[in-house]
Amino acid sequence: MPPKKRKFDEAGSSQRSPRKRVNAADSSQQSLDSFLLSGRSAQNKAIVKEERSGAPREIIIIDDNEEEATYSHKGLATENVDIAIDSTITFNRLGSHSHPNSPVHPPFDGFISNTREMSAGSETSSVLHNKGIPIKPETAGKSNDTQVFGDETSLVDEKHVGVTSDGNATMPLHSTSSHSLMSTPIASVSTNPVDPRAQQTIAIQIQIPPLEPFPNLTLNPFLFEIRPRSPEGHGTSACSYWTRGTPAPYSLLVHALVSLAATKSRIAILSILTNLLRILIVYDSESVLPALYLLSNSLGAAWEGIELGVGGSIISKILQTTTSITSTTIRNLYKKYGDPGDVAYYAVVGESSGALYKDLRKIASSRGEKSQKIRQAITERLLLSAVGSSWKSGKPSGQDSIIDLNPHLLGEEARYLVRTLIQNLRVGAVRTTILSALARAIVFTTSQQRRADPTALLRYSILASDCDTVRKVLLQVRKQDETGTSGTSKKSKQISKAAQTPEYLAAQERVQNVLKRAEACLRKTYAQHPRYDDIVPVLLREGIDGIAGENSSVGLSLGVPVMHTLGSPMRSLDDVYERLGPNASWTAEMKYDGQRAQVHAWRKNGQIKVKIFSRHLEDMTDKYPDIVYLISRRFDTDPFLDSFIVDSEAVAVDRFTGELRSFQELAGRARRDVKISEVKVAVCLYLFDMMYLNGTPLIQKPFRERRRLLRTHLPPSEPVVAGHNDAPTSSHILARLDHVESVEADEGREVVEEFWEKAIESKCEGLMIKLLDDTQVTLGDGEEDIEDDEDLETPKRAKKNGSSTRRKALPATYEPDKRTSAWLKLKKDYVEGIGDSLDLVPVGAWHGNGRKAAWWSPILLAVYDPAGDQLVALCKCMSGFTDAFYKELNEKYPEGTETCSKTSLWNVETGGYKPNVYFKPSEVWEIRGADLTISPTSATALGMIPQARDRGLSLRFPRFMRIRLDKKIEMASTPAFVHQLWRNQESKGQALGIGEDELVDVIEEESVEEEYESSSDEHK
DNA sequence: GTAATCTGTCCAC
DNA sequence: CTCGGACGCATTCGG
DNA sequence: CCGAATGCGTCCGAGGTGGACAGATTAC
Repeated sequence: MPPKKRKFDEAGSSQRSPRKRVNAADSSQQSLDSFLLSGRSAQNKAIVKEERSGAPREIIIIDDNEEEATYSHKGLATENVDIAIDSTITFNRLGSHSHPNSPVHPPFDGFISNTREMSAGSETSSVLHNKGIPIKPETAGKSNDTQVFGDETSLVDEKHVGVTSDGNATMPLHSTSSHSLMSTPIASVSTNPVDPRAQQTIAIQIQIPPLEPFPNLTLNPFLFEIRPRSPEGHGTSACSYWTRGTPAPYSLLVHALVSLAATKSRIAILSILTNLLRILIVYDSESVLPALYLLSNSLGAAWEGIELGVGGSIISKILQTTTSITSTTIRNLYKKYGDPGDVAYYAVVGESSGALYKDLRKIASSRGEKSQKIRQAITERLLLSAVGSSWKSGKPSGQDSIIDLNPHLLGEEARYLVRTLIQNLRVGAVRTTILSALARAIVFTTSQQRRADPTALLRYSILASDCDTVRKVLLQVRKQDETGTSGTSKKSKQISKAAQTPEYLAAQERVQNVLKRAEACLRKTYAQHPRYDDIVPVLLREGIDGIAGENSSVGLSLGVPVMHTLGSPMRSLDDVYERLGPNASWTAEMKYDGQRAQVHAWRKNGQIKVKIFSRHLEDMTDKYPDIVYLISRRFDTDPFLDSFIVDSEAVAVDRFTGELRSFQELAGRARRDVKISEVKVAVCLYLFDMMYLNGTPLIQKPFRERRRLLRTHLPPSEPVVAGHNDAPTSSHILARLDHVESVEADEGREVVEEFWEKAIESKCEGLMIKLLDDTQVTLGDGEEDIEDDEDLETPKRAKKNGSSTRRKALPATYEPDKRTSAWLKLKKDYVEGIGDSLDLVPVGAWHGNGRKAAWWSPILLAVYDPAGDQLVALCKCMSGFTDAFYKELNEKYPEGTETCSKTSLWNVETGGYKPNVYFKPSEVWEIRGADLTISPTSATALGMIPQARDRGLSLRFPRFMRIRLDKKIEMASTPAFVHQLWRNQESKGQALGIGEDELVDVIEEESVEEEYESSSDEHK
């Protein structure tokens, strides 16, 4: 082939490297990567060492056909070198990265790429091949682009000829220590001897840091570079295990999860997620949504009711059938690690996360007969692929796996697949963190777009100049960290101080401001419309700006539940007064013990639609046909009522007297496909807030206004009575609508105190205290609400110190998903010093899970029954123990000693509890709980409950308070005592509810049924 | 084959 | 629902 | 004066109580 313009000998004769093309993106000041070029002949031997700032990351080698060959690497300088087309390229050095779990040292961490016209089997490829550079077998067959033998799994540009790690290939090139790379030739290129013009050889020496097989996601996002996709779809690599144009591999996600699990730092976690999402946004935006779901332990919005139906038990079964592992081994592993995912930590897989997501949805959608078998089959297949088919034969290697296994993630895919299946990823990131990361990722990527298009004016965008300023300092800091002799905090402080130029500080503040505002904006949006499916497309299309404006398509909407406002717990009424100050106007509402119900109702095409959502945003509409009926009846009465969203508590009430009933009774209601005629437990819906009315969102309005609208538009209903049941002669209540009972702070403290007493004496949990108007609170509190509609130009308030008692604005708006001081909850079980504290004896325990894997948790607790002189188990307890206490327990009750036995050696009746180990009863603990419950498990007070002789009593929300050193086990609480407490509890609250005389007459059965059907048909 | 019971999962607090 | 732990930030304390 | 200590808010994940439901299994 005739040489073209750029010839090798030009390069060779030149003292310096031949012509170079500087990458256009090369403008920022980066670390001074250097590389060396040297020729072998006398002339050309001169090593050309070049140091340039802002070096891009690849060397482009131009061959005689003027095709480009690229050596690409992180932190590598770019240079163009003319070489002959069939030059022999020899690699002299291997990367040395090794994953702690990998037996394989990735042999080479860069790659020589060749030209567009190169195809499999071409000369160069064979030359390289002959040199023993590993080639993945599937590549040649599968590759249908110009890639010669680029690693199938590499995410490099198609043009690149990948020479990446492959654990199974024999490498002729040995791995060397990675840290003295400066003068180690990485490759030498010898020209075709046939071509007289190319009788020279060059050696290319490049300084490279060890390359990770996956990108280091922990990097500060400002230093984590993702180059945008070029117009033709070419781009640069994000990780070496991802073929361009294919969906993001599951292994990338797993890599992120592994990175997450390796740290506890919130900052690092946020960075990892941010960088992962940035990669996906740029390279495979379709994977963003599945990734978000996979990261958040869910497959869809809560109210869509997508359930996997796969739990630890099925996993365990599959692990047994799929592997040669025995059930005892599994049990032991589980005992040891306390995590089913860790149990599955044996093998390796790579699979597209998008594909995985689809399989999971498939599992979730399987219903009916044998569905468990189907679920099991799919799960098994997934796990098998996550494990490699060779697993069965005992080989941990994934060599013959149907799926490309990733040697760097040995076992991790299986681990996280299992954790995904049981929906407990436990990597230190759930919803809020993911949202923050998503917001940041969007900002970073849209900023990139902005760079490309300076005319675009985006509010949620980082200025390119600010970005550069920040990055520059970060690089400086990093460099000093690397070169620094001591890694003390002192040093880093000095560095940061040195970096604190006014320009930097200003840029940093602007940047942080944008990020914080973007986070706040997304979180706010999500709180009002918690559905990734709706949010993500907008974000990808328009960035944060797309969800910021008033006209955003993802705001408060009928049919999509709003996240709830949360209340801060208070320990006493005094605390409440102290917190809110003397001047604030607030109301105290009765906190009923029922189930939160967010009701959406609206007219549509002449029909009335009603949706009821639970606290966790599950769709509970089917559970409350009576409420649905009640609501639609309200629409009939009020023709001007068009739509609303209200917040309320559904409480079980006596169907005849209207008295409040226990939570346990409410829980006894049927849940699925409930017919209105079959409702057994009557409910009253206690309304307390209104977020939306007749097309207008109200959440920005103060509570006083919202409450007024609620009261005027949804007055308490007359009790609805249905006569179509098997009711006796008189009518009985079916459902009722009311407002929560409340008093105002204005009425004076005495009234409030009295109300509080009433709450204590009732079946209610306590009080909710809510601000009525926007106000100010005096508190030395640094919190700063970042409003998304804050003016962009407005810089953040300068830091002020001094006045520790600063006044903080406290809005009385409805703040979804926020725990503010605007809502305070005062729970009686915490305030009361009385009764519900029990003295119990620890008599057994289970092996803890997760972070408590090394400890006993939970602990089985018992009462002392003097009648039979034995201990009777009451409940388990896991709350209230400190880590130190767990450690003490380990010492006090070591397994297999005379204080802790696998079999029951002592006189203990455990009822339905089957602890892993039994403790020798020897101490008394004070345990607190909220209520006593009738229990199918506990044997305490068995036979003493009139309505359920076969049941015992147990404790709701048990928590450990302290050890009672002063008590012997015979002095522990007795079954009789527990029984008495229960009776006291049951007799409470007889006065609340409505009286018999308030009952109204019967409604025709037909009309009830009919209206119910019509109103609920559409939302199944 | 139907009914009763068991088991696992999910959901409420 | 419960709780404690861990982190990160801001402020105060103490040598 | 600067580093250490302390306080506070936030986030996370350990796991408690009971009950319904659906499918699988067993009893008759």
